[in-house]
Amino acid sequence: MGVAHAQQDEVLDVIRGAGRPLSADEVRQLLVRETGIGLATVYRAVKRGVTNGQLQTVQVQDGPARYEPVDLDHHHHFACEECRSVYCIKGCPRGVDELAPKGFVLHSHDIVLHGLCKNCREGAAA
Amino acid sequence: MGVAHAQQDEVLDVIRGAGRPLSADEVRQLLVRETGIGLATVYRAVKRGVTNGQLQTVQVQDGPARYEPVDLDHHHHFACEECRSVYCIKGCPRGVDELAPKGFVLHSHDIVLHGLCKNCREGAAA
DNA sequence: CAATCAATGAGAATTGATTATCATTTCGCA
DNA sequence: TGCGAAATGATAATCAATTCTCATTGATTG
Repeated sequence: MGVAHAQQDEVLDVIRGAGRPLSADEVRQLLVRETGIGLATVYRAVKRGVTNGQLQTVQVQDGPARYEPVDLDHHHHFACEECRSVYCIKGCPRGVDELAPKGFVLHSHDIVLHGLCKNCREGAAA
Repeated sequence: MGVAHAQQDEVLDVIRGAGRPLSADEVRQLLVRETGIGLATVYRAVKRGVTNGQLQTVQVQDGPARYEPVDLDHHHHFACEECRSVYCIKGCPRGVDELAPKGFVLHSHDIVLHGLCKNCREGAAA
């Protein structure tokens, strides 16, 4: 079984284990200690993950793309304005899709909440 | 009455009149015929508009920032996957803000619908 | 062990969006 | 009418994200 070579698998594992979408750079930071992985390799790995149908991208406003596993239930995201982390949130309000204007074809919807995550709120404790 | 100088006003006017958020380049395209306006001037104008509290930015996934007047009712957006236009949509489902996880501080929320706008749906008519 | 080939890392290159620079033009107004 | 400040357009520069290049390394198989 491949060990050293399988940076690809390390990347998938860390994303699966994160419980929230990770950017390429976040992945690198989580792996660089043990593996010395380079950013280019992370980008190669997530691109393959998307191509292979294992990962999907999450775009929150500006900022880098984040990656999460595809096999999650329908959900949305919370973007912390302080630490820039993105979290998954469960649930979806009813009636979202009915907002689409007449004559438009709806393919999907995104909901993003903005604010402070628990850590940053506590840390900030003004 | 200022005529030649007031590119700033032209920019604000075209954004106010559009009924949907416009990117800097969209503004330029709408004005360049009559005024020969340059992209730099558009960026200067929208930046001033934001600073002066007349405009706000709308970020939809990737792509350039769009600008819309600040004095609109709370609303959300529809992003056409074909022509990349962004439209305003009225209404907001109840319960969105309740999705925020416990312990998180919620500041705002965005909803973006994705699909085909009326024009593109009709044009595509497969 | 040798040949081969995919995977890797470092950093250069690219891309799209935005901002800065600079010479020119226009305006406000004395 | 003439001057100084602000506006403008063209384009260079910047910036962040991502991709590409290329030399190297590790793995694999015979």
